[in-house]
Amino acid sequence: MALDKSFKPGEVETRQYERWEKSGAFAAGGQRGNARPYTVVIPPPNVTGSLHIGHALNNSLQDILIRFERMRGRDTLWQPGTDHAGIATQMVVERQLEAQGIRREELGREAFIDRVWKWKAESGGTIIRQLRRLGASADWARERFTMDDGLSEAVRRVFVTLHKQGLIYRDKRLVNWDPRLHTAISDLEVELRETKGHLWHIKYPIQGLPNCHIVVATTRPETMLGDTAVAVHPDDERYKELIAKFVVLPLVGRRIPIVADEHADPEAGSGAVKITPAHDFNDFEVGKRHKLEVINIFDADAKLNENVPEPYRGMDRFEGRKKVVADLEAQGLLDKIADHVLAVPYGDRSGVVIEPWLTDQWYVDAKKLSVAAVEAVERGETVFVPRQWEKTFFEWMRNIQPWCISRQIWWGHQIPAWYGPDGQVFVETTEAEAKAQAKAFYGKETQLTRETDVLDTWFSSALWPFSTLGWPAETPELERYYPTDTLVTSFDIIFFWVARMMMMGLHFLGQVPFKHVYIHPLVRDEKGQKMSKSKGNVIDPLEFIDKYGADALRFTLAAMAAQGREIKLSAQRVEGYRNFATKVWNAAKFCDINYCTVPAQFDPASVRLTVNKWIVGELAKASLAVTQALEAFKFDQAASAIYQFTWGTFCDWYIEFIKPTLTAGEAGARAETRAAAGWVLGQILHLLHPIMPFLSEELWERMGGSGLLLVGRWPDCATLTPDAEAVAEMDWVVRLITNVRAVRSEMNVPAAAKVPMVLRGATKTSVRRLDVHRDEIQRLARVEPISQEPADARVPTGSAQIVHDEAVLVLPLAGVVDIEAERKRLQKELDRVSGEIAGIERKLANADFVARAPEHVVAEQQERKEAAIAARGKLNEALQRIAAYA
RNA sequence: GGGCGAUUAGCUCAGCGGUAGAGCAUCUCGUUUACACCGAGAGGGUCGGGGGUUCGAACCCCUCAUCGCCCA
Repeated sequence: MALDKSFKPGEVETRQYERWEKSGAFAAGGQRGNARPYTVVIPPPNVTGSLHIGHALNNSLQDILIRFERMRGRDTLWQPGTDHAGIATQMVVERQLEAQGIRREELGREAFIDRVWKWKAESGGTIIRQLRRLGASADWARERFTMDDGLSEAVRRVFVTLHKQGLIYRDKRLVNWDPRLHTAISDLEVELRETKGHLWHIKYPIQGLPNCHIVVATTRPETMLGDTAVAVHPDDERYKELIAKFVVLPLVGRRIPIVADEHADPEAGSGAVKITPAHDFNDFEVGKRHKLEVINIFDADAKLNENVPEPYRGMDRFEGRKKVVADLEAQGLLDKIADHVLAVPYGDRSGVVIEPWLTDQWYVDAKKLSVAAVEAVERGETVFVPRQWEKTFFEWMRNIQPWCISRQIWWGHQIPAWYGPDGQVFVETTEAEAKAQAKAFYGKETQLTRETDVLDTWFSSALWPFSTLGWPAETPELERYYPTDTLVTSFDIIFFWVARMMMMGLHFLGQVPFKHVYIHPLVRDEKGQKMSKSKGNVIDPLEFIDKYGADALRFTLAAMAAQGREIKLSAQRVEGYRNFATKVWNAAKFCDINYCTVPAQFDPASVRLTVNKWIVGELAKASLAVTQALEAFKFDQAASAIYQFTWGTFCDWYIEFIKPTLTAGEAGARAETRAAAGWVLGQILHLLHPIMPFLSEELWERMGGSGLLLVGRWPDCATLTPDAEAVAEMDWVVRLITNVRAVRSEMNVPAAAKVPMVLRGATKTSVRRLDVHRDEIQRLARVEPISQEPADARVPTGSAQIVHDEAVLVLPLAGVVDIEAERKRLQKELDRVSGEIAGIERKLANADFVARAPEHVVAEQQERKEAAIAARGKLNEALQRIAAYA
């Protein structure tokens, strides 16, 4: 079957993906029930989301690992699915309702939840469909959703268990409160924006010292209405005498103490800070240390409440700020206003300023759970790649705060807690059990009301590595695929995801959820900026796929996934790898035209021709490199190894070498070469498959490969030892051709012109090599005829001379060569070699070097020196011959 | 302020103790029957500055500078 002129990703992708899905090979288990499992759970994307470039990277890498291990014979499970994204999903549906003029409250909780499910059925999971465009070979039949029945049961079980163990509790603490969405949100959902604001310096009069005041600096003057102290640094000489005295809070009249606390930074502002424990996370801690009163001055809308003086009540916090500042100024208590840049917290969903607010919430005692997670990483049960991220992990785990898991929204797992009339709480997995407990507690049937809060989406995501496998049921899947092998994610998620999965996995299954955590870089735009919708620099991976093909995008992402860097993605780069795909396509087309199809049976060790021995050996090296790179999660090195071998060795040299044999060679040689070329191409397609699955599968099919490459056998080239003699021989040929080409180009010999070449003073080995490879050399170096002569023969006037190992290549170019130019060229070469010799001699003259450097390093220097000296001799001779012409 | 990281060819980045590399870009040449999404060749770097360890440093240590990110 003749190949088309070029690779058409669009058509091929659809067709090959269907073949794969139909084959059933994406599914775990099946015929590989006895093979060693290899498991990856997808970090579940948000159900409202669509594929962005970060997902494309994350999932390309997962797919590369899964395809690699599948080809190595493992029973692979790539567990796909999505999370329910509480707030995001609720907002999507609320907006839909809004368009119809309906508010969620009018609909009621149950009807609203029905609407969300309806939305999910119709438009949820876009991203899952888009992952198929990327070529993702996940086990789609096992797709899970965090709100599924089974996963919801897991959530209830975990919640109740942790509660009974005292690891989940209710507490009144400060949370990030979203005054628009009316819910607590996580740190992850808070976006700090650098904002130009002011630092207001306010005078607080000191009680008992008329005309004396202390100046405090604040970025949020309105919160002074809730101040319950002023703090100064204990070592700050300016304020030492004021410690333990009191100030009278302006506008309010409350008497509040001056306390000594290291939180006050003598360098910042005036060095004295107002303390508002109810509305600032640091102040809350200061308040605890000094047992200060906590006065909440805001309501759920962040409007000033009844705890502030009458004139301010009901005001929005920003109006309140204006009035407070104006009133202070009127009383002469405003010392000064300075410009100040500060980080203001915004809710990433609502876009409003987040208010630290004191509320009753449910918490997980993360501190206790973190201990086992830290130990597991210390023991190496879970290994981070690159390892440096373990520091980040430890750092966070050591400073872990109680995890607020309750959210005041409707969509999500409603907390399985029921309250009695007196506020007594009953936490059980079902309402019936809660009622039974209540009956036992009160001694009679009692009306209970259920907790209305739902759980943070991350709570259910934390269970994902085992809830998706059927836990709490003891399923065969759980037994077989847990712990999973690798979690692939990016560093911004370590805290929120990896840490929580680790804690929950260890607590409930006693084993880490994954053996490796591969942390990949963040994708940025070509200027290195973070991509965001507001900046308008978002790269749509689907556009890249449409334009260049999924394979080109995947190859680019793999090639750029070097450890410890950010990826700056540009279209130019993707285009380059699209060109690589075309190159592979054309190499296959060449093989096809020349009957180099994939042989049914082929023993690479049996080839006789040097060129074939050589390519088999080079392939063995390349496949070892690709394999080792993938085993070490070095995707860039794997991509580079296959690229270099395919383009730089197979296409640039091997194909060129075998052309004469294929068209006019002796029958035996031709047959062997056809088989070898077909076999090597087939192996290239195998090595390429994890990164470029579509192209490789298409070519495998067209080249007559048997079965699907998807489940093909990964090359086991560790068993092949490259033939050293063949390598040396072909290396000699390649260098010879390269040298001749360079000199021709430098001497401006027309590319098409054939020039004679004389191999002068060569050893028998070189002469034999020349005879064997005469055809290739003539064709590729465009030299003809080739002759040889002893070292003392006369060199014709006007020749270019090339030192090639022990021999000299003479190109008699009378009339073409500019003698002066050739003299300069040789002199330049001589200078280079002389410099090299001088350097090596310096080293070898150093007694310490000879005494202390490892023997092989010294020997290597010795060899290099000898080779360089020999070359210098030949260059000198060549120069003398040139001088003789003049 | 604390922590982490980066600084290597014009650009994007590998290399992380023993002869400085790749891709792209640039320049020159080229319709040799796989491929111009191509081929051949070339130019281009005192590896951010300074100090130290070492026989030997882009690589290890210290320090400074600049730029990121995270946490306060």
